Amino acid sequence: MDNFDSVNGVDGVDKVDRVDSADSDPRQNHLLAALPAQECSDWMALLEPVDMPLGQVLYEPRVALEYVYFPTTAIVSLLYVMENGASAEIAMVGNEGIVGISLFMGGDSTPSRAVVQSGGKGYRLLAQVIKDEFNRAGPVLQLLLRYTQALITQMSQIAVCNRHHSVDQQLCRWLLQSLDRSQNNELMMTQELIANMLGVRREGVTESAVKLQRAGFIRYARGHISVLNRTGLERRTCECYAVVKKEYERLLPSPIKRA
Amino acid sequence: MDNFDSVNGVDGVDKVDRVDSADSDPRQNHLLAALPAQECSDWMALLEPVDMPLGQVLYEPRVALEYVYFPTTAIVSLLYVMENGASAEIAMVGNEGIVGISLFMGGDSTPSRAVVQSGGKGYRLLAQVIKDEFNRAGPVLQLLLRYTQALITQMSQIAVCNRHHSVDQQLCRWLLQSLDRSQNNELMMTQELIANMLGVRREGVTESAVKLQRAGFIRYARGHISVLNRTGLERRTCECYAVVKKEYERLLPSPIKRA
DNA sequence: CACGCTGTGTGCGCCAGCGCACAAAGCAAC
DNA sequence: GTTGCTTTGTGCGCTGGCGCACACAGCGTG
Repeated sequence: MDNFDSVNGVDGVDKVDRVDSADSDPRQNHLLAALPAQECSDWMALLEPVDMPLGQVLYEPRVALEYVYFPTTAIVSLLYVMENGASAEIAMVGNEGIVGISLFMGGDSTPSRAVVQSGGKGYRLLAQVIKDEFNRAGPVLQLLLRYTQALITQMSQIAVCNRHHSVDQQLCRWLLQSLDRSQNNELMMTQELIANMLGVRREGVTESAVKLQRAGFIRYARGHISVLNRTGLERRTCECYAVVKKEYERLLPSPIKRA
Repeated sequence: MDNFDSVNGVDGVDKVDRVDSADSDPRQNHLLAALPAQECSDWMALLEPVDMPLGQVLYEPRVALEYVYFPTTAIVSLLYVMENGASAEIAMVGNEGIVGISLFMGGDSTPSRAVVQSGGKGYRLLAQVIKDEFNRAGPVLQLLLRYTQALITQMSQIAVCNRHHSVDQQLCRWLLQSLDRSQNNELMMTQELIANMLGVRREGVTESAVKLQRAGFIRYARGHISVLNRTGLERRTCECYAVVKKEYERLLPSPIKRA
């Protein structure tokens, strides 16, 4: 943790003592530094300097955040921990950013976890202050932002899935996600195309598809796929599918209620 | 559970032919359907129904968008195409969403590409209309949103990297990204921890680390890593590192120029 | 109807990364 | 110094996915 003392490395002018004695400068965080003058001074009073020791958990999956964090010398990992305990980093946040974007994106929580990966210092701000930013936006933007948070979950989960799950599982996930966006149980889609999407070999998709067809879950021919047993696919896919789906349902106004 | 869609719900009432003959209903897109009444009617006049045939490219990497798209029956893939031509899907968008979020996130473009994966219909809206939404937001939220778009790029690229790149390359990327967020050339970090972040075996990290040490790029011992040759790491990592870095620089106010 | 193109099936050698097991090398604490 | 724990090094067999090569099956077109 000699990260702390090295704070002087940032400006190289200061004495170590000053940094330790006085509070470190919030402007070491680039977002805070970039704040327009007025909000800047509004927030400065509310910012609370905090120690962020290695391993500290800033937020847990699906738990509403109490604070947002602006790291200065600390580094935070957003990571997704799977049911079996395996994990994968979704993103890394240091003094260039903020931890807790779900607050101003309108979701309040995420399926991932934030852990301090490298101990250091930072500032935190009560959740409500940031939520106010979201609330100041118009209803249209709010809707779009909630959608964007759902999209972020989808991207994150694809990252996890790419790391840990088999082509078999990913094919099922992909079919289900396509099906959710389709009007019927038919997909016009060649295996070559699917392979490009998944980023795997066409032959790999063929092998998995053969299994699914033999199991009676799908039937296909020359670019046309019929899903016969959706539940079968759901049982065979990884957790990623459900995680994303739930998050879409949570964040977006009940799928159509329209008159 | 069935599709996000509504079309089931809609079909229950409507005739299929009507959808074909008359213009399809913009409200088949859930975001459009969820718009608050006023904006809804504002936009309706501006929405332009479009065919979205299989393979159509809605936007190219790093090119500013002209329209946002609201698919109704079409399905769009956001995908990243690597230098060597290999690709990976970053996210899928159907009638639950919108294609072109970078417009209201403030970035205007992304490093990825949007391609119609399943032909169908949708609506499009001139970029400016959506950009206005972004502009209506306060400067603080605008800053946060631009940051969020950078974060999205990071997440996307991790997904790509997880799919296509070796542990060697990923370790280099991870070290560089950590270094960028660190105050000096030292990282307090065990190989076990790094393995958890990357989602790989600890032994795999050891093997890669040994190579890097032998090459003289890093030196380490018991949870302490010194980077001796940054350029070496940069040469050995994959394109992902640079893509993300450039995007952060593009989207966020000049990284630390502060006094 | 033969031709050609696109899409699917299959086999084979190869290798990166996995899981496991164990050894050795710091560091800490008594 | 001895003991104990954490961190790093290394070997080994296994397997999923890759790259390549080729066979075959629909379907469209001339």
